[in-house]
Formats: sequence, C-alpha cells, structure tokens
Amino acid sequence: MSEVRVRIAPSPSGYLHVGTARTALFNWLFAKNQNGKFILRIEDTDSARSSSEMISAILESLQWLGLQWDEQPYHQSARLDIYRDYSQKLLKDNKAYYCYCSPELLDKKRESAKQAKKAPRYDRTCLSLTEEEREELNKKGMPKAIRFFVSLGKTVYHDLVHGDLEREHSEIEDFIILRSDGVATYNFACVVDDVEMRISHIIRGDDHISNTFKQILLYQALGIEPPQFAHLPLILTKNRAKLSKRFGAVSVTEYRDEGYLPETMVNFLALLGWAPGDDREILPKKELVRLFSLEKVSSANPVFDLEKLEWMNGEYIRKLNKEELTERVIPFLLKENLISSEEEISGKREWLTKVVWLLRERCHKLTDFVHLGRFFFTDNFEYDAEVVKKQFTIENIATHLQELQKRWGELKDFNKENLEKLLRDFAGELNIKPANLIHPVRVAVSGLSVGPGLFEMVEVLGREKVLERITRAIKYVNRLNL
RNA sequence: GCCCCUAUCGUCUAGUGGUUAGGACACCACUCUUUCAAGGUGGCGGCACGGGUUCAAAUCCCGUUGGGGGCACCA
Repeated sequence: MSEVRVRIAPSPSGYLHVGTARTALFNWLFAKNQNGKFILRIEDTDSARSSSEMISAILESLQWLGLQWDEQPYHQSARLDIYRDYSQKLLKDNKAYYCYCSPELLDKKRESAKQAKKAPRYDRTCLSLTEEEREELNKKGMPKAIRFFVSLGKTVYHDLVHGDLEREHSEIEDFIILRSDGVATYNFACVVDDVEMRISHIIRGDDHISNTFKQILLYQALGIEPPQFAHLPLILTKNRAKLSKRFGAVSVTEYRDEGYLPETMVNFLALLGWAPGDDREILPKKELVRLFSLEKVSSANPVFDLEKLEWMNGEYIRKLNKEELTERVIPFLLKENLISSEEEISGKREWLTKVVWLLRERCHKLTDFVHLGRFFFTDNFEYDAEVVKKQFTIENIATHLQELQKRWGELKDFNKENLEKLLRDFAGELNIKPANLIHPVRVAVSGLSVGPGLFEMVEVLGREKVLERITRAIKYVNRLNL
C-alpha cells in the first residue's frame, strides 16, 4: 500500500478557526495513526484576503495545539506557474476552453436566472466561439479566463464518512479554473497541489462535498486516479447555526487567551464528531492517535458545547503537577500585572506555587486563577457587597476581629493548624459558631465569600498582610455602624 | 429555486435486527464541609414523525418534517 499523505489547507484570511483546527486535528490523527505524513499548505491565491500576519498566526496556533506538520509548508502563491502549466495541458487536450465573458455580464445572467427561478449555470457562450472570433477578441485585448468543460454523465465516489455519493453532471456548470489574471481558482489549484504533493486522503469539511465532484472531474481530465475523500460534518453553535463571532470565540487563539490548555482543545475537538467506541472521554493525545479511525467519524453535525469544554479543561488543569501548573498560570498573572517580572517571580516561586495549588480545584480556566486569586497579589480589592451585608453585620464583629487579630498576632508559628485551633478556641469562649468568625475573616482578607480553606489561605497570605487586612476590615465595620 | 448531507436524553455520544437503550457534560437531590469548588451517591431526561420489510426495527427501505451545506474570475 502506498504512503498515507494528508494535508490541512487553511486560507490565511483570519486566525485559525476551531473548525479548521478540528479538521487539522483529524488529518493529523489519521496521519499519525497510519504512519503517514501531515502536510501544511497555505491557500493564499486570493492575495486581497491573505496576509503574512495571519499565516504566522495560523502556524503558531497549529504548533500550540501540537499539530506539527511534516515537510516545509507549501504556499500556493508561490506555485502559480504550476497551475498555469496544468491549465495549458487541459486546454490542449480540449478539456477546457477560453471564456471572454466579463464578470459583470456573468453576474447579470446569474441574477436573471435567479429571478426566473432557474439554476444559475454558465450558458457556454464561449464554448461555441470559432477560431476567427477568438482571434478577434484576443486582438482587442479582451481578458480571458479558462473554463473546464464538464461532459455529460454522472460521477460517483465513496466518501469515507458518508458512503457512496453521486452527482449528475447537469448539476455542475463549466467552472473557471484560471482567472483572467492568470491565477488559478480554488478547485483547480487544490487538485493540482494534491496531485503534486501525492496526497492520498483528503479530509476536510462537509462544505466541500459539492467541490469534490468538480475535483474528481479534474483528476479524470488529467488522467490521474483521485485520492480518497472523507468529509467531516461542520461544527455548529448551540442554536445549530454556523460557528461565528456572534457565538463567542471562534479562533484557537481566543481559547488560548481565555486559559484553555492545548491538551483540552485537542481532546475536546477530537470528540466532536468522533468517539473511540468505549466510554472513555479523557484521552491523551497518544491514545487518540492509537484509536483514531475515519470509519468512526459521525456523519451528523456536532454542536460546540462550551460547558463541556470548561469541564474538560478543569480536568486537565487538575492533572498538572504543581510546577507545570504554576508555569502555565504565570503568563496570565503577568498579563494582569499581578506579578511583575520573570526575575521577581523566581524569588517568589515557592510561594506562587502554593497559591496556585490552593486555587487549582476551583479553576476551570487559567484566567480563573487571576480572578479567584487576585487578593493574594494585591491589596487593591473591594469587599463583595452582598457578603458585607451578611458577614460584617454579625453582632460585635469588630470586637471579635480585634481580639482574634491580637491572638493571631501573638502566635509563634503562623501556620494553619495553630490558626485554626486558636480561632476555634476563641469561638468556644465566645460561645458562637466558628463559622461566624471564619466567614467575616474570609471577607476581610479576600473580599470574597468563596475561595480556598480559610486557614491555609491565611497561612499563605502571611501574618503581616492578614493583620493589616483585619485592621482595614475593622475600620470598615466601624464606619458601617456610624 | 435547484442539488447534496443529516436525525438516539438540552448537548457530545455508545449502539450496526432481539439491550431494563449505556456513558459524559449540564441540571436536581443527598453527602463531605468554614464558603465555593473538587469528590462520592442517587435522580431527571432520548431513539423527530408517518408508512413499509421482518416472528422481531433505534438499527433496513420509502416519504414527511426539522437542521446543516453548496450552487462565484472566494477559499
């Protein structure tokens, strides 16, 4: 059996879309599973809509996901001559012909066909041009495109996801393969490249099913056996609409910036339209590679479920060890200016690790560490209004805080065991529930009603900060009572 | 308008003629507990509809409906 070669062919008109990312992943998984090659091809023939910034952003996203491509990336913009050569061959073999119709005229015809509720197909005006007529038009310098001649018949192919698919050629118009500016159109460049790059399996979105028939006709016209095709159903939003900006994040970079881990994205995307067959869902990349097969790809459109993605990210966050997790949280703290520079971190590394570890069970995204853990890094936080109402209005709370502050201040070892024992003893003396001290102190030191266990939190925060913050809270309570 | 794809809990899915239709997310309850999480236990909830084929249909066939995609000198 010949070598498995697949490709991902993004067009650099935007960031890497999650849909494209999933297609890339399925290609990559298939390649790895089959011991094949994963090729990257940039489809930038539309120079107006392509940019080099987007190209590097896309490469970066693919690498972030760990979808490393084999061989050098190919750029279609550098291969325009190849497409022209191929188009000449089709012309010579009478499989294609020059078309002098202007885009404006074609638009008009399409429009009136639509009005007449008829299928908008090219009327083959230029197919019947005589040699002399063509000479005449050429002499006048009329721009000409090249159209592929679609013969009568029917094309059938076996899709690896959808099974046998067929299409009448009467449904396909003579499509343009080379624009009048000499640049190949998508369908043509795609086929030429897939031929040249010896692509064995084309795995792409469902939206290309109708292109597949055109492309198979091109393969046949070139006398080349077409590759295998597998079309993946498109990802939808929860309203079963196309994944668009309105839905929220659509590019991989946005998920990265929100604090999703690449391993989460890979696992989650893999499960969108594919399942291993058993009940496992948390699957490391290695397992995905081992288990992946196109036969198991579902043929119906999956919905992108953000809640499940969050859950899964939490699972992956909790899989990381102290050091790894801290490493990943640091960029987010830096971005929010909660820690200053790499140098300063290195001194605080041990403390930082403790903070991260305290928060980790409550975090689903790396950005959660910033929001839930803010008070560890700065005094600049407000008390949650609702909680103030409840906790700072407890009877004699200012007095209690004062006494607790005094006792905690005199503690020899400021550790969680001592802190807890002291607080509970004090509550006993006062004959109140420990919770009636614990919660107000929580608000005092963090401003929040939620968070890690109070005593470990206070220990990590340190004596100085804690006493300071209790003072601040007492003042606040006294002001409340005025 | 024409062509194509598609249909199991709200969502992701397992299931390939005979299952009490399984799992996960979400949701609810209970539990643990200083809060919130995390964890544990339990629960709610599904074969779109109508015809066939068959002893037997979620599973095969046809239609309807719903959803998605495509019909460019975009990719």
